[in-house]
Amino acid sequence: MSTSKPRRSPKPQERQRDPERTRKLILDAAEAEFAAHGFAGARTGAIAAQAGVNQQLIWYYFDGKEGLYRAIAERWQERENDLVTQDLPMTEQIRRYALEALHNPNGVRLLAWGGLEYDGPGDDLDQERRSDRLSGFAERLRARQEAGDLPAELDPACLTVMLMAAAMATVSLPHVVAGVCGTDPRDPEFVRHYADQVALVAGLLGLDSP
Amino acid sequence: MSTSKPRRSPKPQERQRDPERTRKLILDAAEAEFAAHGFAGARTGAIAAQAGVNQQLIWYYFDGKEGLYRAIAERWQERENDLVTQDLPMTEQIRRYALEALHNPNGVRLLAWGGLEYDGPGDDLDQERRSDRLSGFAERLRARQEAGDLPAELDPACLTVMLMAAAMATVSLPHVVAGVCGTDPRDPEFVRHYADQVALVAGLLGLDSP
DNA sequence: TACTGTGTCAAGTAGTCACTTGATTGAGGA
DNA sequence: TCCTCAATCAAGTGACTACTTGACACAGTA
Repeated sequence: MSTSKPRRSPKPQERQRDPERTRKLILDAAEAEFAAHGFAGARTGAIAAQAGVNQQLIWYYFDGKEGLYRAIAERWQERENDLVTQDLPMTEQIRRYALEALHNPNGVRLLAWGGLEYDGPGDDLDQERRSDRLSGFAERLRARQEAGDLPAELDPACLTVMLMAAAMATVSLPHVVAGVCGTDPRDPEFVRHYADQVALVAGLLGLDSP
Repeated sequence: MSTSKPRRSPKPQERQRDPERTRKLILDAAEAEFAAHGFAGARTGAIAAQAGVNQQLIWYYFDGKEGLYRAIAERWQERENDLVTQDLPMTEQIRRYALEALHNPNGVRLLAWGGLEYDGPGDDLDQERRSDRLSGFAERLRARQEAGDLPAELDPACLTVMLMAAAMATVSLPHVVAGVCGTDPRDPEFVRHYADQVALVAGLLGLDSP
């Protein structure tokens, strides 16, 4: 017989083993998939295929779809954190937030999906941390208000929410942008224009005085 | 024989036939389901159960899940239309928009889902009609701008988008609202407060001069 | 009374999903 | 050289999904 030696078939698959690399491949693919379709719409098969790894590794490393979602939420948190805590003029901070549509659209979309999938307090894993970060912004608004730079009737917390929602609009309401502005909401030139406009509005409200 | 009359077994199922009523039952249930979970997350089984009718009727009346989605999108259009075309002061119009979070949260959520599920022009069935309606708002802004009531550097179309995004925030970013404002984003009292604040901001920008 | 078409239903069907099982590979230590 | 264990894979599995099939009930009409 020609099969004298069992000849452990040299199966060409199975990449060079590297847990860190594999984790990162999965995380990157998951971020794109969840950002594109939300939690319910995302497919673990698509994530594995995009990452070029076996589906099972999603369970091995992240304990399933939900664990994976939590993991990318944490990763985005860190980035958002850097963004908001930088010591910049407030109008500049808001412009940067609007420009995330260019630099990190996945993160912005994740935040928007989170809003629609949100189901009462306790449902949002990172709500506490987010409130910490953004309350900082609201605090700065309040200080400016007491200094007389901002109208006294304004509620700093509400204004924070409004500015944030407005800054995200090129990502969260692209269909409206396309209809009203008549441009491709992902066009970098338009996004920069829009970011300028958001900063301008913030300035008009009194956020950029010395 | 005792069975002289075939006595057409009175199967207790099968409601009184009423196509109009059935259509409406399905539409109402579908609106709630799509608003709650988006298109991908909505389940036709859940819609049928909620409407108390057989799943098959969704195909009979609306030609499937997608046709049903189109049908409710049209229904919401009409309402949004009424809302924007009313001849009211612009700040009041914006307040009303923000108050839709109370009166028609499903419609607002549908709009938000539409943004995230949007995939380039041509994908949004109602984009044309929406742009017609909202461009009217932008036009009024432009007129006000030419009258000198609004800063010249502002782009009316962008401002329209910003105000709309801000007005929707209690529905589209409830997790952020909860974190920053520390309140239940669905609390009617808070929503009214928030609507006042959005109108106030619009006023500060110059939208409410005579 | 018989016929016809519309509205309704129960019971499929094929496909997809998240997740599981069990085996295989390689690296490092005994 | 053999053993162990972490990393990887292929091939399921049962649950669920949108959609289909085929039959039946009722109302109107002839």
